[in-house]
Amino acid sequence: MESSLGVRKGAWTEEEDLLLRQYVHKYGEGKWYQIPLRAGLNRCRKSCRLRWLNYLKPNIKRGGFTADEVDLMIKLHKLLGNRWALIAGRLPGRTANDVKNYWNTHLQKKEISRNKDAKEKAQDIVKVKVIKPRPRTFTKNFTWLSGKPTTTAESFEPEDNGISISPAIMGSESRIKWWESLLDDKEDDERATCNTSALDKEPSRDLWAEKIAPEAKGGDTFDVGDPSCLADFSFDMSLWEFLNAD
DNA sequence: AAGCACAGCAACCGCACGCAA
DNA sequence: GTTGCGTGCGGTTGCTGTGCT
Repeated sequence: MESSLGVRKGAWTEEEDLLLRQYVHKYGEGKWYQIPLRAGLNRCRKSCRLRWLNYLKPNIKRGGFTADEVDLMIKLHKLLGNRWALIAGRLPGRTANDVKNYWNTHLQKKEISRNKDAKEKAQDIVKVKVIKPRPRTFTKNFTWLSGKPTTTAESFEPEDNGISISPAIMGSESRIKWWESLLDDKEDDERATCNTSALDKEPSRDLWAEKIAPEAKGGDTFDVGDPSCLADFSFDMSLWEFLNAD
């Protein structure tokens, strides 16, 4: 199986794995562009990188996901969306590809039906309560981030319900609770019914991910079993200052 | 036993980003 | 400011294994 350029494609052989391992052992990770030349691999560098990251890396955890991992994955997906690399970064030994595959095969259907139920529930609630729709996601061109003037559709204008609580002026305990609640399973239900909470003044998940992502890229991990790590994850004053700066 | 359908996973592809020149 | 290069990420594809008829 070779492409028109003579680069091999498809499944990796043990021999190729060995060459790649040897290369990384000798030269370390990165410098993928040198791999075909130095390692004597007839593979494109992207393919080499992927193979290493998803399969050959020594700390890769293989096998099924534990209940804890699945639980955390669902919560992180709620928070971060399809940022598989970020989610994987919080699941020690798991790769973005693993997480993505697992999500697509095991959890997506569940989530879809769950969302469907939630929507139906929400509609039922709407019959009783009037809930103002509000944007929950922001495009990549979100001008507020670049310091440019924003359009009303994109900006975090205070709601006209007269409540102007922002996380920046919330007590630290409230902030911690807020972020912890973001990871709470009940979040959607609560949001659907509690439209005057401070939650409403928060940036959307997508925006949060955009700003968290660079900080989380360092590959830092936290102990899944340690609740305090969630507080650490959520409580970052410098981030709040950034989010609330003009 | 053979054929088929489906699920799971590895790998590919295209795009976006960061950085240096 | 622009361009080119290297890298990382997410979406998608296609192969393989497994279960069912």
